[in-house]
Amino acid sequence: MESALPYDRRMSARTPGRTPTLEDVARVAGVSRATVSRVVNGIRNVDRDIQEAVRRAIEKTGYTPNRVARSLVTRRTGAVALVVSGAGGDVFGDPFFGRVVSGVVDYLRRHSTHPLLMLADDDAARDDVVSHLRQGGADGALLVTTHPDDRLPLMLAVAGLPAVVFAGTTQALSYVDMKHKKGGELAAWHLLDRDRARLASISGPRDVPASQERLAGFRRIAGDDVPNVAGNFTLASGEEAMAELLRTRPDLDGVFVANDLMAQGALGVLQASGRTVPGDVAVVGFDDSSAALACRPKLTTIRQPVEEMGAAMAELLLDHVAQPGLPPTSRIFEPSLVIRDST
Amino acid sequence: MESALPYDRRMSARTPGRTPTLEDVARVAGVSRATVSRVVNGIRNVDRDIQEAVRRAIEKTGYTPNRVARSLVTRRTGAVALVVSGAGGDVFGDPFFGRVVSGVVDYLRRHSTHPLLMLADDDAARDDVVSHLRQGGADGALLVTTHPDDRLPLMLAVAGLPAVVFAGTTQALSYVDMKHKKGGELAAWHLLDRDRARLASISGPRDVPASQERLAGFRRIAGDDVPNVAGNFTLASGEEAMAELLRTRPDLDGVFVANDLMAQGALGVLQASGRTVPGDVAVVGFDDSSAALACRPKLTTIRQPVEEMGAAMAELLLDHVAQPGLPPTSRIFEPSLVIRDST
DNA sequence: CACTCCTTGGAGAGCGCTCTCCCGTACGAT
DNA sequence: ATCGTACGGGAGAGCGCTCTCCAAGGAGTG
Repeated sequence: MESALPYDRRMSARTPGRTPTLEDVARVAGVSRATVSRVVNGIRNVDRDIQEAVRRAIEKTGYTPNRVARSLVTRRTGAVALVVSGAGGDVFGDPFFGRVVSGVVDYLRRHSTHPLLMLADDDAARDDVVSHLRQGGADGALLVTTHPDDRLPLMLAVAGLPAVVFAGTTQALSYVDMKHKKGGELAAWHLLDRDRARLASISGPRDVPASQERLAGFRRIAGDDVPNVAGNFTLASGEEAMAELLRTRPDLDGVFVANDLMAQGALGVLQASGRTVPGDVAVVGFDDSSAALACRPKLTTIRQPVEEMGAAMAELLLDHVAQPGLPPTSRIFEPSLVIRDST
Repeated sequence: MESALPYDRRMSARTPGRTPTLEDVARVAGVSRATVSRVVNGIRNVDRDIQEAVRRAIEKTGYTPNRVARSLVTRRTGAVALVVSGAGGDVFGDPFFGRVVSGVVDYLRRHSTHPLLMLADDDAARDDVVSHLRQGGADGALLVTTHPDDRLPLMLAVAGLPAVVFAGTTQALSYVDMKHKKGGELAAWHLLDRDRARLASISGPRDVPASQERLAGFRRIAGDDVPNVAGNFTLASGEEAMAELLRTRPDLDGVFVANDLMAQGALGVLQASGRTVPGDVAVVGFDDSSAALACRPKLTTIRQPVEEMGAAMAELLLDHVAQPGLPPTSRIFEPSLVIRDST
């Protein structure tokens, strides 16, 4: 009794500075804490009149539920980590990444969940991600990376934390991906449709599986001997690759580039060399990013449904969060051809 | 006693599935919960030997502190809301926005804080932001918006929540901004330096203060009668504006464009009209975004130190979080001229 | 009328942590 | 020897919420 007194006094003091709690609402409404909680969460049957009284008390006290206290008992934070790595620190400038985020955010917000942005560009950062999740800072993780050798997915899988990967390379986690090979095939078919016979291609880095698949698909249709130069997905590398292709094969009339940014660079080099696009050379890009629209002529490209893929990641993750035992699954998307003015 | 038993049994059961708590570590180390907490948080002097024992116990149990439980008592989450609005849903594709995020994230991670990404594109979303903060879901908010009439800043100020605005228009909150007028002046001086005499400009929307200041600065140096066409910061609007300028003033030899994306569009139109850049017409952009580097020739531009500005926002916010009473302040940055190949 | 069943609301333990008290002990000063 | 003082460590209240019991009362059944 003696020790309980100070606390009780504080509770009933209605200090203006103190934020109201369930307790306060309960006192004002003349019911118990549990009943207020039921009303707030809309659970079980609560008498109409009492519901109304509670609602008034909430209004009167200006009560807002404390998310953290709730999390402590429900063991859910309503937040997921959105982990990005690669692209050398400039991830947020990447138009492709922006579309993923956009899809993720769009889905999450409809499920009252928010993404916690995290970078995982070095080992320390990767450890941070894992420990943040283990500490209950987020309910799960969405991983977006281009590097196939990133060990973070495995770390999360081992720790048994819910996670979904974009373009996954591990079987231990759920992932979303696209039929890259088919994308390459679409590009090849389209160029052949346009009566181009002397094809070439600019691929992404050799160690990125998606990039290799695009090339494989393209070659399956266009021919295994189609010349190819590898870039690294940057505009400048697209320029260099195009210059090299022109050197070895000056008569080419159609080129498939593994992403839009490199295609933009290639386009510039072609035009600078005096060639017209699509007149002399037709160009097909990949991604359908904002870069495709920034090109003149606007770029024909293979569209990745990136926003939908982002949303799918989020959906898979929330499934895993809700049902911890769920086995890893995957969702594979179809590419599509977007015809603009470069072919 | 009767009722305490089941719980105590559970506590000592060392259920493999249960995550270890402070209590577990304390028992293993043979000390009290408080002592373990002290060791974990590095507070006060704890005997070397006991520290070591606790550390071993932590190792042995695989203990990870529960962030949520800690938050409940410290009233800090270690997360801040990063709220973006405007740009019609395509915010994440904006290269400018990417740089802000980059600066923010970079600063926050060094202070073990993470940004919670939130969109505030309608009133419901704005209410969500406020209630999320009031519920203790984040310690404060960073607002990035281009719209001067956004009412979210005021809502946060009224609610007394810590917040910092990018390019603020309210005196109620701290903000970071840049000397836009000076940026316009730099552009004008540079064009005059390059012996351009028939200048013109493409500004941003009339209702964006920053845009108007850039124009005002440019005109202060280049002359009040310099022709100007307003765009809306998109590439397409830059093309249209340039076309219009060429119609009314075909002999122009220098143009200042209020952002790089519009400049990119303008550049294309100039070249398509048969003019050379910088030979016939010199072009100065604004922002120093990735678009400036995507231009051919590469764009001379007025650099905004956006990353630093983002970091400054984060710093100001953490100050406000740490010291709730702090009055609003501002941090104003200097623009700089980045000379490339378009002038 | 006694009995069971169902609905409604209260009591209170519990989530895992921090942090304020408070109590020993050791040590230097008086 | 006594006192003051600092320091190391424990006890336990408390953060605000959820949720499982449990009790009371009303309706339904034989």
